[in-house]
Amino acid sequence: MKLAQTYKALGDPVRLKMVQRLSENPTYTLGSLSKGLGVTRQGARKHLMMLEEAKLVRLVPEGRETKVLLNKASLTKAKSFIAELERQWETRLEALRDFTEQ
Amino acid sequence: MKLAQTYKALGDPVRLKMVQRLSENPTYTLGSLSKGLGVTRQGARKHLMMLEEAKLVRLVPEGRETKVLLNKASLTKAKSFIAELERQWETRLEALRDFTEQ
DNA sequence: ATGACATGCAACCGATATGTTGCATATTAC
DNA sequence: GTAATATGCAACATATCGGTTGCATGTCAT
Repeated sequence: MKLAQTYKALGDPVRLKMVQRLSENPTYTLGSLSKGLGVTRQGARKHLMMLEEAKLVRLVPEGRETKVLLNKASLTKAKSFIAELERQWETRLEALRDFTEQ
Repeated sequence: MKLAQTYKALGDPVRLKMVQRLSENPTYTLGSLSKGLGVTRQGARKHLMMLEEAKLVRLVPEGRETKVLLNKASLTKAKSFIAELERQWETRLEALRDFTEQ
């Protein structure tokens, strides 16, 4: 399951915070995004590479710095999958209701 | 961030498959849910305990077997968080549009 | 051209995750 | 009561994670 990698990437407080920041503001660089997270720049970099592996962000070198771009489509897929699961159990509940109403 | 634990729990192919199965059919036991996943029962059990830690499932012993119950609320929270992120970047885009239209 | 800035790469560490085998225990069926 | 079934617990092995320090490299400003 490829989606598992997406959820895994979101499954760390530091990385989740990064994604949250990027949702609020799209102008982060690798350096600016690494500050205030309680880890060193190199630690933050590892997290960012995992987010990139999971296609949740793109890292775009630009001169001396590296822009961090949020891939919204991946987040939307992660959301939609859960929505699909919800749809399944609701369908099941409807079927049960139809049955008991007879 | 407590949500991170939820995403982390979903971030493994075996566990994601388990959640998917439980969404389709609520009548699984620990044993029946452990079959066909490519891991031993003990391996599957570890995964289930992580799902329970993350409050995605409840394990209810019942006689000789253990029922596995899906906690839908946790999944819904995981979905809503992403929806909230989407709302944020959309708001930002609207603000930008309003600005450039002047 | 020199210094400050932003980043990349490698080595290392301890903790946790992922998976196994082996054995013990409790419940149900016959 | 005996056997089959469903599960629990412990020990172990290997890989990955999460984090660090140290150093090298490339870019920008003055």
